[in-house]
Amino acid sequence: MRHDFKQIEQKWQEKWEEAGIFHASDDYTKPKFYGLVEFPYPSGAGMHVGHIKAYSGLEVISRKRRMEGYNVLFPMGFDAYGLPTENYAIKTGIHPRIVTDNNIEKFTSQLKRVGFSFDWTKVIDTTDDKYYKWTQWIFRKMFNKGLVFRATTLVNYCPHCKVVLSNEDSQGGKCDICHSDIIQKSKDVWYLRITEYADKLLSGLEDVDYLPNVKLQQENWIGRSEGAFVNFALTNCDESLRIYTTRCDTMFGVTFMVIAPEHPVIQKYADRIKNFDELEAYKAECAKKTEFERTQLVKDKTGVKIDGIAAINPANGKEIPIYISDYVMMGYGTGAIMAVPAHDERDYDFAKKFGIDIIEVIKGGDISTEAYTGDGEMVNSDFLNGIATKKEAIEKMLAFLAEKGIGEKGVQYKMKDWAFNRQRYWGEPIPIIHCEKCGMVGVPYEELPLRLPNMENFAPGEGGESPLAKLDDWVNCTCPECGGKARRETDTMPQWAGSSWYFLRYIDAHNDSVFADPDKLKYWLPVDWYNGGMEHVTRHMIYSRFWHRFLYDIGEVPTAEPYAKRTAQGLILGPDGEKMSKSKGNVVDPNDVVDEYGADVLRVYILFMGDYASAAPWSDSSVKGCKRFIERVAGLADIAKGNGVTEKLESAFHKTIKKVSADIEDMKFNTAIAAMMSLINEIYDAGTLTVDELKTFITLLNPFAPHLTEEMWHTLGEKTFLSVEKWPEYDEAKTVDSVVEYGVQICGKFRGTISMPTGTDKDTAIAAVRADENFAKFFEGKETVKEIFVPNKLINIVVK
RNA sequence: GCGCCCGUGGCGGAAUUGGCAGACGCGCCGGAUUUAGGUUCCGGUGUCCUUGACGUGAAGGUUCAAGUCCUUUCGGGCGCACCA
Repeated sequence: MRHDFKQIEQKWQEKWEEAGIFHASDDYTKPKFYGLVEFPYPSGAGMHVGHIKAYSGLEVISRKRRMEGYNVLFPMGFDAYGLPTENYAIKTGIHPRIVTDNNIEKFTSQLKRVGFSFDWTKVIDTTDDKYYKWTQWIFRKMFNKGLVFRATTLVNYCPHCKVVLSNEDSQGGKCDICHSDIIQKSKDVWYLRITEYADKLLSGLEDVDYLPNVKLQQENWIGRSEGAFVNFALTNCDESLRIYTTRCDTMFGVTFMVIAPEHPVIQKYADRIKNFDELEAYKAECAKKTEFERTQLVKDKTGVKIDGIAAINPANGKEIPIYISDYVMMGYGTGAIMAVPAHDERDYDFAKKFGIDIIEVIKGGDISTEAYTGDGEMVNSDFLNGIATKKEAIEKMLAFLAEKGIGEKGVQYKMKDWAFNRQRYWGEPIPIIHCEKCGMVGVPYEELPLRLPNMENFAPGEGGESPLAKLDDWVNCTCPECGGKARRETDTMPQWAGSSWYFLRYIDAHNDSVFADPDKLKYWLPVDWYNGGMEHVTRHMIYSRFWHRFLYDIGEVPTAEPYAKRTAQGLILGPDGEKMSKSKGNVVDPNDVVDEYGADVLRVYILFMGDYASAAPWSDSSVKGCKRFIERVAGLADIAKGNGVTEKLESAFHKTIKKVSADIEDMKFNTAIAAMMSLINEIYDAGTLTVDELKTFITLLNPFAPHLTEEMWHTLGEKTFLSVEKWPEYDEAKTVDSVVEYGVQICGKFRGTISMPTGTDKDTAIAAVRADENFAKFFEGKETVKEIFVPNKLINIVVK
């Protein structure tokens, strides 16, 4: 049979769509499988082969699940709000709505050409007002629950151009446009109180099946640490200075304190500080640095000693100086630390530079050369002296602090609240109204969606404000509470909003009265298997788990966690081994591959090229190997006339079914395909094949190469769709060979093999080796020390 | 800096998790078919002074047995909050 892929691929894609065989059904009596892949951002460049790889894994699994009798939901959609589209629109003058529609159309046609079994009746677009109505609705629910707030934060600002700049546009502390010094300016922005969910997001990880490194990255991101809050009394003030520490056991080694330059205590006691101007100058200097620089320049510590206020070490009552330094961040803990130079590297560097005392309180290092951060016996620590474990010392100190009423256990998270806004056009309008009398008021639910108004000029404002601010008609409104004059919020939501709940909408994509029907949610949730890139493990995954958990807490979804299982695919690198990018010109367009080789070859190659989870470079010549394989499969039709089933081939079939079935579940698609290649080699060697065996073979291959196998199925006279036929079963007994080859080792060295029936016992096997003349020379005149026998694998005889 | 992952032929990668390293594919070499190129088919292909020895970034260690476990070391990659 000739493989005319151009004709058959399109034909079957149309027939599948016409018959709707990949549509999820509403039959809730069937077991369900919800497979989810990360929906793409429809950029103008179109898809590259990396997208195809990202979807191919669950594509194969979803197809296998259908063949196993599951009701499968495998949807696709578009995450279409965001900057690239907007910037392209500004550049070309084409409205982002039109750009988005064109890109979605392009992506859709590319996806369809590859033959993915998505349920196209459930496609979603985050920029569709029927969709973002519910994005805004969830935001409103959060606002009601107090999870939305506004706060002031520091941004890069150019005082000359009067514009807020991104980190990229303010490198080296200079404005990219006018080259004047950038300062850090306070700006009012929206936040979602995700930190309130830190513990739930952490504990939720215990109940899900994520890849270990996915879990770990999320744990690190949340960054829970257990420690203590301690209040240090200040001289000359009636207030104390609160710090957070994880090492209260080293309290006797505290010889100074450090606070962030922005710490409010400086302003508060300005009149008692003798060098206030000096402190202010230092603070201004720090403000020029970006957050990035502050965390990177760890080597050279800077700071200024506060003159006029000191602190008292509560452990020993000694007076200690307070410094301001930018190595302490206002955003973590309390913005103030107790410094233990002997046992903390940063404090050590600072103490050395400023000539501050370094007191050893844990034995084990040499504090004259460096800080010692290991464990050891406590010294110079009064009631802690002699204690050898950190845990015990911490407990004793906590008890001491509790007794004095100046400290207690505490928990801190690295995760901060989620800055939730953009001063940009192409995003969901934030449904909040500012009323002079009532303050911030949510747009009423019945007025949602709050539609993004159409604009001719949607470039961002000069002062960094949203372009929506220019629309007076839209901005000016009445307050829903008091009916008075009010103004609409003009910020839009960030890129991550729409993708934080999209997996819920797929379940009931066209519902106008609720975001999804509760019965449907109950049946389909949780997502059984979510596959995507490692780059989304922290942001998107954390954000969407947070939204979902919130919806669970208010009774809107039936499960605490959205995703039962999470895996990740590796990148496809360019043929040069570099990450694919337009600028390097090494991007492979799936359309080109489909044109030349067909979708089946593209699919098989992408899954065969290497370990699914690892990065692998594209190779044009390796694609040809998969083309040969597909053509050899087509050629099977010509030899599948024999009726002589050989026992060896039968066994090979059962082994292959077993391996392919197991490998697909482990996402080891490369070895699954390799097993089918081996089988086809055996078939060609045998030169014979029954029609039933051919049917089994093409059924196994169908999830990988659905078009050719569907065509062959029908050529064999079948009228059904192979794509929803029954997945092959294997007979375990027939996967076991009757005779196995044992490896024979003498003294741990391989000396040959010996064939014996499967299941031979140790004594028989060892006797057989001893009787074999090939091994006799190794035993001559030697004494046996040990005999090792691994059933059906090897025999090792140690002699001396 | 902190955290995590990975180093196997000329190349992509296998190795039932401690049991015959290099499956499968690419590339290459030889042969057949072809007017020729391409295609297809058959055979070969880790290294070496080829009875045999050596080989999984390097060096040690544990073990009857190490790519796999432990220690040290070198090299590469990824993540670390308002760019998709």
